[in-house]
This record gives sequence, structure tokens and C-alpha cells, in this order.
Amino acid sequence: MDRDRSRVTIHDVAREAGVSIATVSRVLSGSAGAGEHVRARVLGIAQQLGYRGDSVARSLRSRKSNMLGLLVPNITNPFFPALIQSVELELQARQDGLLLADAQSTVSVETDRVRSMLDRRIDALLISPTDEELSLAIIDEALSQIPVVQLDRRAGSAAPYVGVDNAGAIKDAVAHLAAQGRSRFAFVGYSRGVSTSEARVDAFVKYTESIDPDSVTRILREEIGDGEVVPAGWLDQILGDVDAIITSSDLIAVSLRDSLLDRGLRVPEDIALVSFDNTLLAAAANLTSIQQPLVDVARAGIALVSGLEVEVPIEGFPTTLVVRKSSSVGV
Amino acid sequence: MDRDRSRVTIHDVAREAGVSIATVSRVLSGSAGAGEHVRARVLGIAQQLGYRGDSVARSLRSRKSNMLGLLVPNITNPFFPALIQSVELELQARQDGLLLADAQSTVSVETDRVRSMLDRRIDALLISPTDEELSLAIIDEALSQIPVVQLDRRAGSAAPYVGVDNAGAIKDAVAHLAAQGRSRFAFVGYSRGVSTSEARVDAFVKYTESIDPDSVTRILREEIGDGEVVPAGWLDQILGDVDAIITSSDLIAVSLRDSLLDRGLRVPEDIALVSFDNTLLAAAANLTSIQQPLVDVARAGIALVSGLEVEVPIEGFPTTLVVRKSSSVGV
DNA sequence: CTGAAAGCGCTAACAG
DNA sequence: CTGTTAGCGCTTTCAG
Repeated sequence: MDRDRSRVTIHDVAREAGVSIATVSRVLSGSAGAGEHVRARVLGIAQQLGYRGDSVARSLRSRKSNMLGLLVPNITNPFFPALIQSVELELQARQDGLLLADAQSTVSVETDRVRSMLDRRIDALLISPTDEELSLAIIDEALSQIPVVQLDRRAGSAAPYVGVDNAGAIKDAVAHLAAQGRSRFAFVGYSRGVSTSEARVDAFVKYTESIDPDSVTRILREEIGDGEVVPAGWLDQILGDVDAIITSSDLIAVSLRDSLLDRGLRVPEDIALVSFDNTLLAAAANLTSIQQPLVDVARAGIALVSGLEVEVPIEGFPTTLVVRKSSSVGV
Repeated sequence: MDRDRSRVTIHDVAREAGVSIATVSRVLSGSAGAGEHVRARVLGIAQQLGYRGDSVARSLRSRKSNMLGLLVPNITNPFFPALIQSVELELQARQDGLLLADAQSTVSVETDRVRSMLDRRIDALLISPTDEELSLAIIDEALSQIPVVQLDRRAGSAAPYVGVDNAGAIKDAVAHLAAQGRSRFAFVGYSRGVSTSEARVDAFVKYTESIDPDSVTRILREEIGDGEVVPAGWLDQILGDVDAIITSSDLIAVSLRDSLLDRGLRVPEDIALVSFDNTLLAAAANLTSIQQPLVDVARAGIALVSGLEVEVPIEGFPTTLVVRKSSSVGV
């Protein structure tokens, strides 16, 4: 494996084109005036020599790395790959690189990784905080150096936030279930300290209480870890009294359906299920799920850290309910 | 938001400590001799001033970015987040950064992203190729500049490969199913041009044919896209004649189980299911699944691109069959 | 063991 | 419109 030790530099192009390196730099950066004639010539030579520029040198001089950092709380939660994909897609269009880190649901790891990204001179940070309160310090630390936007989840930081209308999503889900004749609701998948989760539970109470005053007693307040199963005790306790369950992720819904089938209950005939995220899993498992407009969220977040004006509803991107078999007998 | 325009540089530390910048550089890089006395003093000052170094300047001078690139074919396939997490974990321990890109299952995108990473001067590339043949060109292009290792999937490149023993995994699965009294097998989830998939299908034929000569006729040769469902026609055709199905991903298994239940078949009583990847999904859905030692794979891959000698079984890391309800009535 | 000096490849004043 | 020049912050010879 021969390794090109000697890349083509701006000097080579300049020499070959018979102009100064400054001119080459100008032409290549597209900026400033450039003699139409010279311009074409330089571009041609650069192309022909296979000049690719050196982003490190460029960064050192221009003080920007053209890399954004993205920190997610836990990449194995299938929601985040979808978010990452959207961010990457947008960055790709802007020719920016993506420095990714996973906090492993641990604030100390998150802190570490943010510092490391800061040292690498990312231009801005997109972060989905691990904890509503404990992540505050590191977000503010980052914010003192570069633009920061909180994506999807938020901590109590002054950094702008971009996310979806979780309350609206729950409202839609409840309306859909009510239209199917459901009237006794439960909610599974609350996580303390996760802002989206808090918002969803609040909305669940708000939108179900008029139909079902007891719904508030059917919220599982216990956190369901990744790959964990809904506690049997809790399930048995509420099951006789429920005909619809909303979960905060497709993963939980799959697990839950499994438990219900084990108990001889039918989905959706006996109990309807609606989940969040609409990941590939929802399609594969035929789950009714709430689709979040991640591409829009990513785009708005990136626009924000780039200092662009953003006119869209930053805090309340509307979600879409994708109806499938788990909530609708006819489908 | 005040932005620190002026970071602490090596000059500041040098001035404060009353030594030259060269000395500071030596002390901080740990290398070379350094007067014990001076050493302590410099370290103290650096700490106190909150010196963090400038990785961009360091990279320009030292010609290494301390960043590795990782290219995955499709991040929404739940296997890859697990792989990414393992890579990230290992990189974190080495203080290296992770530049991530998603090929969106498209060779042209993959090509683009690799070039972009190369321009960013990644020290090495870890790639799980999108296509066995078509990815070859870009892998070799990268290999001509930096160390490259193929992870999990491989194309026909000279770049070293690190992956698991897919044949052994299938062998274990078949043995487990046979021990449960199963004797008529089918395989779902073949993807043309994906090296792991080819290996699994070959092994499926090899290890089932002595028990079940017809197994080869029950391989679904059609690719199942993400979130797609197993074709009903094919299922109906083989179903009367099958008591065990091996799938190449947890996602497919979930979807498949759904289809089976719809047809009034019980899992595992009527048909046992074993899948690949053992992602969170397998735990949530109670699927027997093949666990790949991703941490080991990631570690070996990173060691390889770092030029370290790797003594482990690079091409055949052993997998583990995690038995759950989908294949075993007793569990 | 330490300092001085020379750049890494590029951009951005500043002149012409 | 184009060239000259001065660094960005750091590592690394080369002298002392």
C-alpha cells in the first residue's frame, strides 16, 4: 500500500498556472473578484493536478473546522440513529463533517465527550442532553465557546432548543384512539429527567382526563431500561381496566405487545397500541406510531447554530400519526 | 453568550512559566527529557491557566488528526448503531475522535463521504462496505492514502477485514434448533452483494442439508428492504413444511413473527425463530438471537488501522447464541 | 536538558 | 484584479 506522502498543494497549482498562491486561494474559495480568464485556467489546473486542499491548514488559518459535533444520549435507542441520519444528510449538503459521540446515558461521559469535541474545534454543537438538570453545566460550558442547539431533548440551558410538538402528538394519538372507540388509557415509557418524556406524560393527562378521569392512575412511573420489559405486576394490575396504551417508543410497544399476547389479549381488538418514533421497527411490526419530522428538526437546528434566522416553529414541529394494525382493526 | 475569542495558547503557558514554548510542548507531549522541576511547574501553570491545546494546529504540524472515519451502509439498520457504539467506546479510550458518515445504502454517497473524510485528514478509515463489488473502487482509493479496515462486511479489497464467524453462528443456530427437535428449516433475509449475507446463506445450506435436504429450497432469495415485510406468497408456500426459520436480523424476525401469528401459527410451538444481531429489539421482543462480539471487532479493527499487531482471530470472532422464547418453549 | 528558529498549507490584510 | 507578506498554534530539528 503506497501512501501518498506528498499531496498536491496550493503552491503546486500556483506554479503550474503561473499565478500567485493568493490568486489560487481566491479562485478556489469562490470569493472575491477573479479574472475570468485566470479563474478558468486555475480551476483547470487544480482539477488536472487533483488538488484537494488541506482542510486542517484551512481550519487553522480561518478558525473554523467545518465540522459540527453531535452528541446523543444513547445511540442504541433506535430514535437517535434516525436523528443522526437526518443531521448527517443536512451536513452532507453543506459539505460539513459530523463528529459524533455517544453519552451512553451517562452525564460524566457526556461531559467528557463535549470537552473533547470542543478541543477538536467543532464549529458548533448539536446536543440531545442526557439529563434535564445534570447536563446543564456542560451545555453552558460549550455555549460559552461556540453556538449550541439542543435537539429533541432539552436541559434548562439558555441554548436554543429545537424539537417537536410532543403535546400535539399525544393529542393526535388520543383523538385517534377515541375515534376507534377507546376510552380507558394507559401510558408506558416515562423517564424521569428526560424533557420529552415529561412533556408527553403531562399531555397524556391533559388530553385523556375528560374521557377517562382515571387515566392518571395508569401511568407507569417506573423507567423501562433499554431492552427491558414492562413489569408484569403493574401490567396485571391495570390490564382489566384498559383498552388503549400509548408508549414512548416503538421498542417498548413491541415488548408490550408480546406481553399482552402472552396473556391471551389481542392487539388491537382488546387493547390498541400507539407508540412514538415510527422507526423501521414500527413498519416491520405493524405498529401505529408517531412520526417526528426529523429532517426539519435537523435542518432547523443546523440553521440555528449557523446563525441563520429560522422562521419555522422551532419548539413545535408538528408530528404525524402513522396508523397501522396495532391500533386499528380494519388496517 | 460571550465567546472566548482568546484561548490560552502554549505561549501563554511558556511566558507564565518562564520557559520557552518548545519546553512547554515537550512537557505536554510527555515525550523527551524534561527537567523534573520544570516539568512540574509547567504542568501546574498549564492546569491553572486552563490550557487545552489546539488540535488543529497540532494536526497541521504533526500530520495526524487523531480522528478516525467510520462509514456505515445504513445507520437505521439497528445493527450498525451497536457497531458504532463499540467503535466510539474504543476511540474514547484512545482519545481519538470519530467522524461518522452514513452511505444511505448507496455507493455514490459512500464514495462522496469517503472523499470528504479523506479531505478532512482522518488518520484511518473503518468501513462497512455498501456493496461487495461496487464499493471496491473507493476503498482502494482510500487505501492508497491511509490505513483502511473493512468492518463486518467486506468488499473484494486488499484492505484487511475484521468480522465474525458467520458460518459458526449459523452452525450454532442450526444445532440449537435441531436440539429442540426441529428438522425443517427456512432462511429469510438474504441480501445480494452483502458479504455477511452470502456467508450466512452458504452456511445455512451446509449445516442443514444433512438434516433437511430440502432446506435449500426454502431460502427467500428476495431482499427484504428496511421496514418491509416478508412476501405473503412465499410464506404461504413454505409454511406448511417448516418448523424453524433463521433470519438475518432481529427486525425481520419481529416482522416475521407478526405474520406467523396472523396466520394462527404459534411461536415457538409451531415455528421456532432465530435471528441475527441480538440488538435491544431481540431483548424487548424475546427473540433468540445471535450476539456478535462487537467490542472485540471494533478493538481489533482499530488496532489494525493503528498498525498494531493483532493476534486475535480477525476473520472469525466467535458469536454467541442468546436463547430466548422465540425458539424454546421452556424459556 | 533547554532555547531559537523553521515551517506545516492555507487565508487575509495590505499594497500595487 | 493580482501579488507579497505575515502569521494561525504547534512540533521538531538544530544548536547550545
